[in-house]
Amino acid sequence: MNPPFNGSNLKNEAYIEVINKRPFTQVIELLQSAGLRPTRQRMALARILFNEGNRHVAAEDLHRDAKKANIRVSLATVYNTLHQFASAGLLREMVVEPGRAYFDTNLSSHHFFFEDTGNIEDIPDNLISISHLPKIPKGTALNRVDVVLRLRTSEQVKI
Amino acid sequence: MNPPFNGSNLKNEAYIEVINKRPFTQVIELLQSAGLRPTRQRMALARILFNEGNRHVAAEDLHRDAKKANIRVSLATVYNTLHQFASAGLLREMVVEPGRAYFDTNLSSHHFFFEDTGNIEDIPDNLISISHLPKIPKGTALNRVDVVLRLRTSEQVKI
DNA sequence: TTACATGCAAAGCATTTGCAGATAA
DNA sequence: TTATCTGCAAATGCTTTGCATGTAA
Repeated sequence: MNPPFNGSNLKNEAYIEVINKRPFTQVIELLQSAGLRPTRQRMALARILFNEGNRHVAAEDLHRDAKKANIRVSLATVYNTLHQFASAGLLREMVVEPGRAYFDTNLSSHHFFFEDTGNIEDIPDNLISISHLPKIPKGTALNRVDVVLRLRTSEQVKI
Repeated sequence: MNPPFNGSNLKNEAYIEVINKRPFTQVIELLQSAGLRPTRQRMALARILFNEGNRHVAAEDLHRDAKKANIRVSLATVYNTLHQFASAGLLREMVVEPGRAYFDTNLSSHHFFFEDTGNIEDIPDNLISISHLPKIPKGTALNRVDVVLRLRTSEQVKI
């Protein structure tokens, strides 16, 4: 199966360059199985997101990375794509700072948050365990548990 | 000790009305012990915040409540005040939704978040316990642990 | 061909800032 | 009196929207 874009179109050179790196069939399958049309932009963004380990990106970051890779996408499309990926379950939206949304390629929901730098780091699920949970209010179901360990550069040692 | 404002000033009627309800000396002491000058606006906002159990407010909410109580404060001052209270340790800033900051009068850091309504509810510290924590990265200290239990109206029962 | 995706610029919010005037100590 | 606080409006920064154009199926 060939990548579904017009390979002879000059405007597509950047996409060719990106998409010709393997694995690209996986990306197409990933999008298709999520019910998303594998457009050039989505494929390119998916490759940036999923091809090198876990990432935590704000829309701005991904947009910058795309530019760096010579991929022309508008910021609005990056936002749309991130939300589409998130509702398809490919990404998890996370909230650690007011005024900025991050998306995590790792679906685990536990994180270090470095307050000084704004950096985020995953905590593998097996490294954290909650032994007691409160009763879940009637009429609701637990969707997920987010744990954020907020860190400061040490000196002031607080609990 | 008298409330430190000009009681004969007509503009201050609303403040008088608010502040004359007890306890106001506590509010003054609270602010002073936090190193904050007990100005009329801060006293009025502190009373709204701390005089009736635990609250989770966005700046907009507090501003609205102040208006309802006939207190004239600008939204900018509400924002400033909330942040001042938070860095003084009187409030805790919390982030559950992108694009909006909440402040919690309860310093406990665990919450239910009702995804459908946006409501927030405290979880008493003793109802949740974390039995394993990962190693804290070198050069940093754990500032706090935030746990958010995200709830949906039940039907789709997920873990 | 047709429904869906994209790009751009404009609009929308929450939040912050700058500065002149007010106020607590 | 002086350092600090407040109010207003403008500025900022992130995110969403509307709509014409482009593209996948």
